Amino acid sequence: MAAKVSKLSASLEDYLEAIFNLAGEANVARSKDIAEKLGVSRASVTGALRILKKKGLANYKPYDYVTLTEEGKRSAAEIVRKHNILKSFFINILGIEKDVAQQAACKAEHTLGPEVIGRLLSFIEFVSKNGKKGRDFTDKFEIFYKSSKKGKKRGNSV
Amino acid sequence: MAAKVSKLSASLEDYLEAIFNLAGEANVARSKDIAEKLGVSRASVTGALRILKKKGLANYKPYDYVTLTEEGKRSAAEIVRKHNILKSFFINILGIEKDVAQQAACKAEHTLGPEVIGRLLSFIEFVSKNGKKGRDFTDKFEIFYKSSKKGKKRGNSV
DNA sequence: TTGCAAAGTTAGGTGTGACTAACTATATTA
DNA sequence: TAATATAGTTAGTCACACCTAACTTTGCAA
Repeated sequence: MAAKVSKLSASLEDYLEAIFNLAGEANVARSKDIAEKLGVSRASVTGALRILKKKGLANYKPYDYVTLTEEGKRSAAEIVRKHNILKSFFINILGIEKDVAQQAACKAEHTLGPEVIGRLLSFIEFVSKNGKKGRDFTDKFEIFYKSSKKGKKRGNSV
Repeated sequence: MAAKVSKLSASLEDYLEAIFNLAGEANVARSKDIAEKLGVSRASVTGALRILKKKGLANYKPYDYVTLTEEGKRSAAEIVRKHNILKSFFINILGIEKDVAQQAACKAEHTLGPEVIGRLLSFIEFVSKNGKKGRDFTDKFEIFYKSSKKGKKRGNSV
């Protein structure tokens, strides 16, 4: 049986995701590019790569390009999937601006488990199929949101 | 002008929230209760209290009860508000089980900014006012979710 | 009032995740 | 092929958030 992936820290998930995306773009990931993408030092990247190698997620050799193992690809794809579901929810349902949604998804993707993500995905599908004209529902929400922002003097009850 | 609250780490937010909740129940927060509530050692609590005091959020004296400053209360209330909005969304819209929702809210509350939270609140209000019989919409989603879980052999497209 | 258990603190240690500065390896190109 | 810029690594440091173990302080009961 394949070894269960020991749970990754948020920052290791970020590294994995960055390598996955870089490999998708250029087919190789270099230490420097990872550092740039994540805004960390090259030294920090070296440290992360060693850990990912130890966990069997990345193929890493000093002074060589970085690739992901099959296990690493699976793991990264799962993170990317979470990211995209969240982003889609933020943008398409809540109507949040793209950049803000991107950033929010980056942070939230590390904290939400499969139950929430699964439901969220289903919810997006549900809404997109709901409403006679497709966008019906979300359009109505957008109007609702904008009008509620105008008349906001009452306290925030939850 | 009041000094802006320097951004708190997730764990400090947890401490603040715990003190706020304990103070609500018993009007005082003891180091031991905070430790129990958060599942950390009493020593860790002492450390956190010193930092919260330094930041002007908690009134802390060795061997005395803990209370929050006005600033601390405001800050804590904001965190609790986030928590409740998220929890409400998870439970009432996504139909997630209470305990899971509680846990998910605990983690996500530290990562989501005012834009997302504001929209989410508005969305909850929108849904609860939408649908002829109130629960209409969410009921339909629940049915949709359950039926989609049954027929799941296709890949997950996002 | 002393004496002991519970609550609280201090001291010291671990793991993670970042940094800078300085070193080494590689590749280009003159 | 030797010089040098670029990429990568190593070593050392710092901050955070936790821990355990051992010490104080406090309050209550005998």
